[in-house]
Amino acid sequence: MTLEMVAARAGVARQTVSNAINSPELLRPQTLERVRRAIDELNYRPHRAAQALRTRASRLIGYGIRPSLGGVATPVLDEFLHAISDAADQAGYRVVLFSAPPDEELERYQQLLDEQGADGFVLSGTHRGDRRQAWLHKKGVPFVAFGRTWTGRDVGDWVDIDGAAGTAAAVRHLAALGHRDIGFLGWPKGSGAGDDRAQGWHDAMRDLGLPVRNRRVETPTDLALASQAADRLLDGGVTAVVAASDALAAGCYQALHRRGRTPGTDVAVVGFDDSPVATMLWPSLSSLAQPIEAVGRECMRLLLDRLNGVQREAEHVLLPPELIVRDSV
Amino acid sequence: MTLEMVAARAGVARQTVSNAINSPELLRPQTLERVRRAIDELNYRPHRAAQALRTRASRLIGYGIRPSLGGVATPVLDEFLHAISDAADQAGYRVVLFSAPPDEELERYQQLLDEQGADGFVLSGTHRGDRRQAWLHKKGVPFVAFGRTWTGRDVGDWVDIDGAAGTAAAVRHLAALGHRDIGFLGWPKGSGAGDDRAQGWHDAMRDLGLPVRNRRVETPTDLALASQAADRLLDGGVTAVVAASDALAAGCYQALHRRGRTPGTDVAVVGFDDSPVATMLWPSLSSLAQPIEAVGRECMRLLLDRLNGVQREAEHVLLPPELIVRDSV
DNA sequence: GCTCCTCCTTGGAGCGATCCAAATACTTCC
DNA sequence: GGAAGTATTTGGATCGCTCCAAGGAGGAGC
Repeated sequence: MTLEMVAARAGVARQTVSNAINSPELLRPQTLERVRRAIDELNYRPHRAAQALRTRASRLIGYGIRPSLGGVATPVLDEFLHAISDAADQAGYRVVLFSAPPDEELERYQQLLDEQGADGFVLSGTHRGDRRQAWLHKKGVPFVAFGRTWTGRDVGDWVDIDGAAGTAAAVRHLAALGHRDIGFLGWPKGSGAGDDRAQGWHDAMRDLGLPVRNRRVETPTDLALASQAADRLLDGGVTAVVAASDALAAGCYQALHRRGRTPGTDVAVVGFDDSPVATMLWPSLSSLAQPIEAVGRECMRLLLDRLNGVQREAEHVLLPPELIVRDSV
Repeated sequence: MTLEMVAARAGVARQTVSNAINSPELLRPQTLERVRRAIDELNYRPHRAAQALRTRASRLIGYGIRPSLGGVATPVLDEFLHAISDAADQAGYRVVLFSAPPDEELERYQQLLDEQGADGFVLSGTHRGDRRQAWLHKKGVPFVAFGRTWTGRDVGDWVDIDGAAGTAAAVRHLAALGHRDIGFLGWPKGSGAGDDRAQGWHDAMRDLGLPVRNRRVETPTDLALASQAADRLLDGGVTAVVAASDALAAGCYQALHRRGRTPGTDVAVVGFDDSPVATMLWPSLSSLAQPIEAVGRECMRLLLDRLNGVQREAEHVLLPPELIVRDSV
């Protein structure tokens, strides 16, 4: 099924059919109608590769995925992929996945560009020392990141969750319930998102005149270690804990269970991500839900601008997470 | 960067460069070496769209994703996507995502085929009444499914987890520990995977001469409902529960907690999927881990056969899950 | 009726690769 | 040394689409 065949059927030239699809305003209404009917009858769709070859645009958006690191690392990735894929589809684009192992990440991006396998990229999991943004920017490749530029010069568009606003909201909520001794269970310093979430807790505590000293502990995302870290907070006598993730909150649950205390009743706990785990824990975990759908939509909006050659300053979108209150507070 | 430019640099004809890439055995060693050097120096990569146009093969594999239904529905999808994407990359293919809302699912597959946007498909989440396999088979489109053909004539290749083997293993493990009263917490009849898992429990119980009557309850994946369903099992006096998913197992945990009993100590519980939740629950949940990496590899192996035009009978691969024993038994 | 102008429609060229068949280079053997 | 045969290399055509510039139809104005 080609343009030529549609043209024959409609009794017009090849180019006229092309115009009917790409610049319908050029055609006389009755011609347009005739061509459209032929397209419908034959169920014609342009050949993507031919379009791509001629227009030098694949209408594909690259999304580099790192090898799975045990699964826990990316609890929200799934939903995010859904969101950008949906949004891309509506704009006539599609998302193409490619493997990007950390050690040869940029080479893989380069490869996709060389073979014109993608017109732009969506990055996720941006981190300190991430070279992708600067690299893509320098090459003038359209891209958008889910996650801020944590280091170096801030280049390109990004969309991110306002982690600080989230943990601050959690602190205020807990303070309103009478808690004064609120600890923070976070990741080791140096991770962008983690530091951001810690900052929100810290600032909100300060604002409320609550003590922060010795009330912040750090741990990697390992349940046993997280649980031990939570122990240190509990030993310090906190009555509430804000965690940097639901996984860490689960570690806190374990620490409480071990000492025969009940989350929610004895010590309040708030997680982050509102992952499926939150409802499955007992008692159900209050958590900060990330508006992933909205993040995906915003990402595509910004990226489409760039793909369409819109010239504008870099735009940054910061979306607040929503505190979902459950039985743990 | 085109073939022509590489050819100019190497001092040969366009076609010779093409042969160097696609049929190196045709070239004289020294010519091959010269061309290869030119390719390296210029960092040349073939233009995908041009290749696709000429060879009528996009080297893209379609993966239709349904709108996210709240996230819980697909705990393993993430890992699976990683797996097939990695395997595809190694074979020179890439995975392209497209939205396939249930009501116009086949139209979207058709669209991708019409525009030659994919050479084959990977299906997941096959279910009773799934029309995709028969439809693709009839059209002669290469595809492979993660999940059996649950209804109708069994067509095409598939890879699946042997759910029955998994639950049977769980039952045998529990029986070996002395449990005789083992309940099954499953989904409503009619879901392929759910019935399969129930069957494994049922058959193993029979084999061991253990009672099954009134020891199987059904519930949708909703924590409150699952918890009530678990109550009915516990009221019946079971000493162990095998659940069709970790989410249902979590419901069982809640039922136990509510009546002041401890999972593992008072009643043994085994989940299914070995999702991140399993380690986060307290006590940690024993579960049946799906070898998703292997599923992905096998899927790609079968699909690549079809893409390469290998003629053979439909192949079915059934991989056993592995029982991960934790504190809940 | 004719010119001029605008609005639509059309054929030719080319995007970058591979298929194909023909041309050339190199061996082998007498 | 030359014919015959095989091994390499080459140029032309083509995939389906869009760019471009030129061609034709139709209407306004004199």
